[in-house]
Amino acid sequence: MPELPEVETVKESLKLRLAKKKIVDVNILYDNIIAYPDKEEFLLQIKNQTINDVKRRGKFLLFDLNDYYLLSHLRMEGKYFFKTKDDEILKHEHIIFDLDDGEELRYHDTRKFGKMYLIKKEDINSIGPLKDLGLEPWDKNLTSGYLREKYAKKKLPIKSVLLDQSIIVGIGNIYADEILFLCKINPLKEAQLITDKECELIIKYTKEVLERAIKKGGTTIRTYSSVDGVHGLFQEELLVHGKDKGNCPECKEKIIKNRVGGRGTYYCPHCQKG
DNA sequence: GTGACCACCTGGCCGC
DNA sequence: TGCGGCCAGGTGGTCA
Repeated sequence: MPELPEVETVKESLKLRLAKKKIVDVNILYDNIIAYPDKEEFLLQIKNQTINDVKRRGKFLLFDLNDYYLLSHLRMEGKYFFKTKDDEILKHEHIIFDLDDGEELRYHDTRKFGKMYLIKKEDINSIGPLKDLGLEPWDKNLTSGYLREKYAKKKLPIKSVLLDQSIIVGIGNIYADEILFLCKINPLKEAQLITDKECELIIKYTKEVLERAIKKGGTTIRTYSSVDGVHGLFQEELLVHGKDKGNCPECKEKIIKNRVGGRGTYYCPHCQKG
């Protein structure tokens, strides 16, 4: 499942192969992937736009076009592949970008959860999903004071609040479990009870975990792979997520699995008492 | 404003 | 073996 490190890996792969290529045409095989504007407007506006760069904001890929940003959220299982016109269109390939060099960039999404937005550059901070995003993990404004302010009055479990993209972007279910384990914070603890010291630990380990995951090419759980079909290696370093049949790497007590905010949550009840 | 719940989807897995 | 049901999970919408 793509979280920030996986999106970063995909971005780097796309960037190398897409720079300065022009989108000649787009074939939309499943309309619901296009979230904004409607299908007809999307097709009209994107034609003949050149891809100047590929960037990332939170878990969104940003294709920097001449007049627009094409935002792509991979959600659970979105992937991009480069193909040629002669390649058979697979069952789960839903959006096909025809490029001016004859290649095709195909968006593949088994569960059809992914979304795309085509937003005019001047509207990027007023229309679309980017306007509501919080700070990047490496933003200098991400301080314990910022988190304390955001967490104040929040009675939700800290695990749920870590997933809130309007506070810190890029943390998904896997990394939230890993971050909380390293911080020794119980995922069920109310966010408003998180101390300054714990906020500092959350910031420290969020950066550390995501940086390590980016270096490893992300985490491959079930079906995620990058543009080049490369599987992330960070799953080999996961400490608690998905380890409910194993023991805590520190105290050797059994890792337990719970549901927190509807999400499968793995933690060590012995180490994570705080 | 906040929080709980659901829909969106499909494939893998498990129990019967 | 085949079938039904549950689970995985990011996000947005709805409702209390």
